[in-house]
Amino acid sequence: MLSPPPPIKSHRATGRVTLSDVARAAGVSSSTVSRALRGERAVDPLLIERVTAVSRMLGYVPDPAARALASAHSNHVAILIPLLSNTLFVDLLDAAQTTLRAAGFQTLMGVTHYNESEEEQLLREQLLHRPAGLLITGLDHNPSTHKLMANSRVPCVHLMDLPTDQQADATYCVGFRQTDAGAAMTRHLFKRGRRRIAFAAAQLDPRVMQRLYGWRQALQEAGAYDPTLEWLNPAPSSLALGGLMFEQIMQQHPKVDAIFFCNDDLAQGALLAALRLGISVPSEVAIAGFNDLTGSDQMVPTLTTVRTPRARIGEAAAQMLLTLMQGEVPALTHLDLGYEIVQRESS
Amino acid sequence: MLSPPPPIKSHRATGRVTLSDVARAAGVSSSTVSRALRGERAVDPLLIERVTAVSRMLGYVPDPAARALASAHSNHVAILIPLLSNTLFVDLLDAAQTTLRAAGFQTLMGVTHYNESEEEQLLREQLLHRPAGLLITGLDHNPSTHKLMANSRVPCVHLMDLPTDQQADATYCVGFRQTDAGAAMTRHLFKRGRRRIAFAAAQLDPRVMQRLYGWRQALQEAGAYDPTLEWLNPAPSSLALGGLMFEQIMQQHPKVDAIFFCNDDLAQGALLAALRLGISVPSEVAIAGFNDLTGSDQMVPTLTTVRTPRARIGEAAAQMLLTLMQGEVPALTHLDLGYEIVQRESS
DNA sequence: CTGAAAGCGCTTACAG
DNA sequence: CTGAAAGCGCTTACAG
Repeated sequence: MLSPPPPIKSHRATGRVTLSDVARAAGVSSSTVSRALRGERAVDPLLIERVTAVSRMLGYVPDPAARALASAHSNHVAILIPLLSNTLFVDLLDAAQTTLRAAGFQTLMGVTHYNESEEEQLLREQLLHRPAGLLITGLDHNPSTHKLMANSRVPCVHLMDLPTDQQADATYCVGFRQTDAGAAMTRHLFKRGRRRIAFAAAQLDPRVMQRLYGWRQALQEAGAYDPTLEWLNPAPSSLALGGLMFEQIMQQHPKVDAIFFCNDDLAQGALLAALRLGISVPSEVAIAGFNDLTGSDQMVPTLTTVRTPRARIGEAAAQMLLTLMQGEVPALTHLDLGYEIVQRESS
Repeated sequence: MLSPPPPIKSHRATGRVTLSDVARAAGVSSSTVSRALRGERAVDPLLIERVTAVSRMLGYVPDPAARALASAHSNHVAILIPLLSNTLFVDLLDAAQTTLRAAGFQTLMGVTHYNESEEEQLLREQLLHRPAGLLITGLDHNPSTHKLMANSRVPCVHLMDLPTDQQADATYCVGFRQTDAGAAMTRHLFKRGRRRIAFAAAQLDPRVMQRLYGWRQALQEAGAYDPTLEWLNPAPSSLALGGLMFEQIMQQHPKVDAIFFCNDDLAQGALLAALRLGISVPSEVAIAGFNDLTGSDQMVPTLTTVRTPRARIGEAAAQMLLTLMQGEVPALTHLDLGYEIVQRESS
């Protein structure tokens, strides 16, 4: 009794267990193994079982490169975020990445540094990997970026932002209304008796600007709008900058009775500067932040802020993308996850 | 005059400009284009020029999947870090990623959550993509992980840690001596007159434990070691936990005159708790941290800490990996980037 | 429902 | 130094 000669591997073989190894062992064709393993219907249930068992026994794992080459789709999902130095985006990334990995996708991260041409370049590089899907922060991109996305036909979900106009839009997005959130916090401060509410912002990205518009709108409605209370600084947001801005505002506008910072790191810096300067918060001036970042609940006094559901946004956006990548249509085009005013000691 | 018929594309063609498009247009074989574009020597310089020009004109970009399949090496670099919620590792990731991207590599991130079997599983998944290189945090991994790394023959650089024994080791790593850093801060506090120096730690990962050993060692040398001054908590590090630990230590060890926290977030939390409790720092008790994270220089009082060169570690490790991936041998096996005591107000 | 064959777009011995 | 050919490990019309 002669056993069949072992299959002769070419000298270029990588040593992996391949699809044809499984096919040979299961006594079917490679096509059938391929179809059975991908759960394509139109395969005999009994064969599916046999193939699955054999493939498991042999420890077969499909080669992503071969699959990508043959099918024109990788198991990569590209994600574009502005910065890694802002917890906000790291939370987004973390949640999205966890959800996608559970579904078998590898995350390809790109950091745009709030630079639209860097964003375009990154997208171009990522598109080479023929990602199965794309997650991108915000709705503002330059025209070539929009064109790239459209031409690639890669399913895409936008993070953090929702379109302002109510019209039906083919753009999928998960986020909340930044303008509303800005207005809501402003009204909240107003209701608690503050009348001269300054708005202090850094970075000045599109979402920060929307919060500014919300602040303006709320104050205009209340007849309390004063353009000299806008403090806009294009520098990156940081604790140190928040402290600096606080000092400047208190010097130049001693009658300000509240400051609404566009991000918690600025507000935390302001709180610490107040301690240093001996300015009492909230009795002399109220401080409010945005995002409810780490540490805001530990500050002295604890920081009043707007809690934003960034982890849930990351997860829900990944979920929506998974639906799109399966060729299905998500229930909603725009998913509004809202925000929450967190009233603490600083106001 | 008939122009040659346009090349008939099969119905499976993706519409990309391919290597053979370039070959045809340049009047050479695909092999030559492949070799010329990859800068393989043994190609006529004149041909290199022609091929490069044509490929640029046609906008040719190599397909990563095809390249990976044919060469058994992708342009991915896998990186394994414990957490995305600790700035430390995000800084590492950011720096490494930036350096690698500049050299044409895509970063494949994996988050292990300090879990050795999750780490192994992630590595297994990443290895499927046949990464050109691997960056991994720390030197402690379970045996199967070590085996996976060795068998894969993928060049690898370890981050943050250096081996304790001086013997020549084939393991490449970039970091600093955690034990030394722990001892140095302890001696620093001792020199400034502190005698009852507590060590408070969370997470208890291998690097934290090394700092603990450094603290022990320094106090033993000074004859001031007291095991009841060790406060170890396996929970994740956070501001809130730091505050809690501070409160407990001050209650149970009122004679403690300094607390050395294993991470700045704990120390920042302690500083804020001290403010709340009306305990004066540093006059009643000195506080020191580790890492010099964001905000430590803004605290009230500002935080004395150990500055660790994490961005430089990420960059240098990526650089070392690039060398290895080119088949060259780095100048050093172990790169020690040191640390720095930052004396501020809290001690 | 299944299989043989072609093809995805590269790289790489091999021969010259 | 260059080219023809085989091969990497899959998927997918096409035919049955």
